[in-house]
Amino acid sequence: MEKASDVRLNNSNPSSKIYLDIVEKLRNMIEVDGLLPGDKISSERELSERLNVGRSSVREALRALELLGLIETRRGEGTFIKDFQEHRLVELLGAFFLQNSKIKEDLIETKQFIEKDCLRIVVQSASNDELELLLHWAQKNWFDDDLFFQKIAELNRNKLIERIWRIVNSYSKASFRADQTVDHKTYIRLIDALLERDEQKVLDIYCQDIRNMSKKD
Amino acid sequence: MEKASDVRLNNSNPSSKIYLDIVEKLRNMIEVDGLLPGDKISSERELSERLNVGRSSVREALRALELLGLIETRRGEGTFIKDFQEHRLVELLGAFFLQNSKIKEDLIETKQFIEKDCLRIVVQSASNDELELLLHWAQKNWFDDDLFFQKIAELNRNKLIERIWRIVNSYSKASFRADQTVDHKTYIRLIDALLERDEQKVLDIYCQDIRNMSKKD
DNA sequence: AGACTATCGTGGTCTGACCACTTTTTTAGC
DNA sequence: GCTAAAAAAGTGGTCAGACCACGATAGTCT
Repeated sequence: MEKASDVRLNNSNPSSKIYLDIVEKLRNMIEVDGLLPGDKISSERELSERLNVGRSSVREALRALELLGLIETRRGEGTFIKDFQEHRLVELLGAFFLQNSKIKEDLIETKQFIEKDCLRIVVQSASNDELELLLHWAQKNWFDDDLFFQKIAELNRNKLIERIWRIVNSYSKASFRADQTVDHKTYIRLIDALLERDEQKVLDIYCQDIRNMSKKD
Repeated sequence: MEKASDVRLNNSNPSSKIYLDIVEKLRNMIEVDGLLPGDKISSERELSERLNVGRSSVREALRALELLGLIETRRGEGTFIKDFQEHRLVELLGAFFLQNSKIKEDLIETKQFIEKDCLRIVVQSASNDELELLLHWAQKNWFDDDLFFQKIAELNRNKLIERIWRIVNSYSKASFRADQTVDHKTYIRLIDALLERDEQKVLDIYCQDIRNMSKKD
């Protein structure tokens, strides 16, 4: 039964799909070698040789990662690790699975929950200086709802939640343009409430005045 | 049989890659032909022929979409549209966005915020039957903290937040020691509070009795 | 030294050939 | 006629090799 020719890459997974193994292998390489955005990774032919797989299998893995926005390929130059800040995959996925209204609902709800969490963190741990800087910025600059909550998410010192917000937010933007305009004064009031460290007031303004939620939400 | 979507690729943009055109083309085909999850799409060889491209290019596009969780391939059978509810965006991004960051201390906090959000959703929208089922399960079966909150996350109707919890939780488990043991009675009290629809009581039990948070958190 | 050119390395694509597996069709036996 | 075994066809999985287009480099000519 066993074939002695199964030398392949240390295929511990019974995934039976080479390209998935290569994806995992690449992820490991990036992590182990500490590769950073901008760094060049091995060429397709070299990977093919080192992993004992066909070049087409390597390409399938690379193309998948490229579509995800995790790597970038430049003809004649090579393949590079990308800073996955502006993944184009958002529009892609959006175009595919956004007809589904249930997902839309989940997206909206999740975004709002994350935003409330960010507000709770900010109200508890942001410094007065940071908040007053935000206040001045809001008073002197133009901004929309998206930009405002981006600032909130950045103010939050939990970088993980900030990233989750960014992801959820980008998918929200890709799926619908529904951000009703809210008076800038309302956002100012929100910042005031943050400065007062009044969590309940902050959340009330967010839910009722900015997101127009029903009482239950 | 000619389909409305049977149009050849017009690769007018020389810089664009064939496989990206094919991804776009597939998206159109799915939309125009009204294909739903579970439906079978054309075989790789047929797509290759209809679009006048090599089969390897078709495969690069399909493999990318497969990694995104948008399609599913079964050897010997064909390629099928997958239920978009099961998109893997969170898993995929999660697997990568945690790699280089030193955000372990954010993990616990994020996990707790997500769990609190789940509890809020459950307390507001879970049915009495669901909660009593959970109560019976908790009274009759062994469980640990991890399993308990997995149940909570599943009870939550928002599948996106459930997925986020799973990711954060799996990374938490990989990074930290097991949770301190908490008396099962405490979890029962939590379920009771859920049944009473007392959100504040639920969160208090969670924060103080289960997570031993300081008042500020 | 500067500009030009040949070469090499890279990704991009196509083709054809197998393999493994599933489905369909054909055939053999009753 | 029916059923079950066998053969064929269809499909994804993989590989090897061949080009092409492009970028970088080294070497050459002026």
